[in-house]
Amino acid sequence: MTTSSPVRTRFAPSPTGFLHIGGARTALFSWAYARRHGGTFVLRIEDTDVARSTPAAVQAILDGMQWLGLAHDEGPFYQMQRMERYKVVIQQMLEAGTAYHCYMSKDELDQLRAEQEARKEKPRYNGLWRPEPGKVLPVIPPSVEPVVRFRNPVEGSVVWEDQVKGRVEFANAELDDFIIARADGTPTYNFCVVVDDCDMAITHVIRGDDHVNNTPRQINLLTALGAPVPSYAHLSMILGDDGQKLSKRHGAVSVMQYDDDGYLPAAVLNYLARLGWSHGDDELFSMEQFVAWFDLDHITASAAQFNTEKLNWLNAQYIKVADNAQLATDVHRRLAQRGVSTVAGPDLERVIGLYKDRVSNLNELADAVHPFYVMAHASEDLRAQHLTEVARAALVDLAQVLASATWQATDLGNAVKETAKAQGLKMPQVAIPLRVVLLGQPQSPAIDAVLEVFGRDEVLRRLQAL
RNA sequence: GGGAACGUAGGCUAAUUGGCAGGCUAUCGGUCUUUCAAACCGAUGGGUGCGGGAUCGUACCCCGCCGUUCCUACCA
Repeated sequence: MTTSSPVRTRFAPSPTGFLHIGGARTALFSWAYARRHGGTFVLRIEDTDVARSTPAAVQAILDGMQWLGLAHDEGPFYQMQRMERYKVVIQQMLEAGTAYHCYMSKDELDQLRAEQEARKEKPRYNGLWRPEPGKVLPVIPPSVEPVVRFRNPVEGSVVWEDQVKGRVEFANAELDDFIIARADGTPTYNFCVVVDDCDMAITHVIRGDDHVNNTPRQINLLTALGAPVPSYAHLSMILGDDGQKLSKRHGAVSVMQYDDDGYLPAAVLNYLARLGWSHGDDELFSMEQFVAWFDLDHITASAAQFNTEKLNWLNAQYIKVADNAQLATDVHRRLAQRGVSTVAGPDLERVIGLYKDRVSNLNELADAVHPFYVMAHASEDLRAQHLTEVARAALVDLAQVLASATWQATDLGNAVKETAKAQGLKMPQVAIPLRVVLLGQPQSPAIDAVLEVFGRDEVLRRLQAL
């Protein structure tokens, strides 16, 4: 591809499940590369596997992309809607002699493979129906619908400069004449990818490591079609937290699960950006900064293990600086799911302000805020430990002082301090029982701030229920 | 079996490309505080998968092993 062509990248998931973390990173890198170069990001749904593709999975992928904020410029294109185009190209290839009909049945093919494996050979199509000058092809069997095979070069090798892995070379002898159209006429993956990448003028193919082995086939196909070969960047895989590979059975979860788990999309994106790519020692950066910095040169070739601990830290950093009103919208939703209403209680944004730099996800934030809206009940253990006779007496005194105190943090703090002093107690000896009564737990942000946000009525009400 | 890749502290990674192995996270400790966090400061942890080779000198080049992954479908 000439360097002067405008950059066009694509994300091409197959809709057989949700958008998981590996797909999300591939999408992020493709998106960022297009943005970085003022190019175009195309979304393409590879749904030619009719048996496994579902509309629900398409929707799940679109939802995931939307949650992450990775907007496509073109598409989504659906391969199933491009069947006519594929058939035209297959016909052209048959006429040009770069593809041919193969009448070997599935059973015969299976048998061939079994024999090859028994001889410890690489299982591959033997070229029985491949036309050669002077070769007499077998008689066409009456009951077999043919597949169409690509006439792959038999000599030489395919070489490309992978943007992540460097020079990769495959001998054509390792490749066989793969099927580009099934017996029922539907085209297969490698063929559709090539036609689409060509038609959509994709300049940079950024995708998972698992496609490295498809690349020489696709390059040969592109060459046979006389199409330009795009630049390839193959991203290594993401392993689970335990170092095991991710699979549907093990660790692979939808990106939407991160929403449920209280992660901000910005934090997830920042984390993914840093998983396999680096910009010196920079860890915390905005998407604007990422786009300005992103390049293919600094992508790591090795597989990366997902680390939830670091994601938690990043998420905490993002929550800390997030807008209170935005956090309130989210926390409100989470509380509503628990059947908790915030209308009667203190201002949610102010309560969030007390906790946003103390939590690492939005569920923790909702947990922290929860007792401000629902009367908290400390466990018997906590009550026994903190609400001693002495402490109760102090709290009764405090309630009297608070009934007429100026409702302002420093004054409230002084009120607690002086009550303690009058009882011959240290401040924590009053402040901690007070926390247990107000919030049901012995730890909280500064007690004066908690009192101020709660408001006089609610504080006195809860002290009354002591 | 054949082919293609990948191995830097528990995890993510950096190293001006052959010249002092650095950062983040986690863990531990300290400071601050009104409790718990957060924040800040400090510490533990690697000699770069293992073994050879070339070089004055290698994380980086070469060879061999080991380990992990991917492909070897009428899946994508």
